[in-house]
Amino acid sequence: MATGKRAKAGARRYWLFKSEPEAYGFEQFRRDRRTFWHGVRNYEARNLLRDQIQVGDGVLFYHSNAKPMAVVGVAKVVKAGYPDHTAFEPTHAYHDPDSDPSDPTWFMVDIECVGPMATAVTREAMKQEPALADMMLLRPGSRLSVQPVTASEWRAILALGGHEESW
DNA sequence: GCCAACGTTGGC
DNA sequence: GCCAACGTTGGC
Repeated sequence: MATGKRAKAGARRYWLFKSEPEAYGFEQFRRDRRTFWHGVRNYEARNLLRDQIQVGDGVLFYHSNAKPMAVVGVAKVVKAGYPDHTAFEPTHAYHDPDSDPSDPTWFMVDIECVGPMATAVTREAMKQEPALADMMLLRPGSRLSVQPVTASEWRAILALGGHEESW
């Protein structure tokens, strides 16, 4: 990995994590307060989890395949990339026999719940917002389950959701 | 439920 | 190493 270092050390960055509410919804996350974001089995997302996402970064929690599809809450990264141990567990749904514990293929981060949006920011609302016109989430065919969000997109979504940044 | 987009797999 | 087949994602 030649490009593993983050561009600007120290600057807080922003991300969007997708989850299907039936698999793991924001309400469950609120109850858990903190979770390890395991089960990502895509190399591009893996690279972000392993190399880019740092403690203190902001995370938008997005419900995909949902009614409505929306950014429903905010989280923060509390532990940077480390091996996704669920890949090593033969009985686990996310088991990957090709991931070697001494040279793990898959990584995860820990996030902590900051709070829900006062109003969920629906995909429809995002599509109406000029500041989000270039957002990766809204691009056709975009499937990445962990994706970068720019600072201006972050601010626009928090404003739409009525969420005061508080940490 | 459909299907386009995309990533992965495997035969050659 | 190409590329067709296949499986998955996820919006519509």
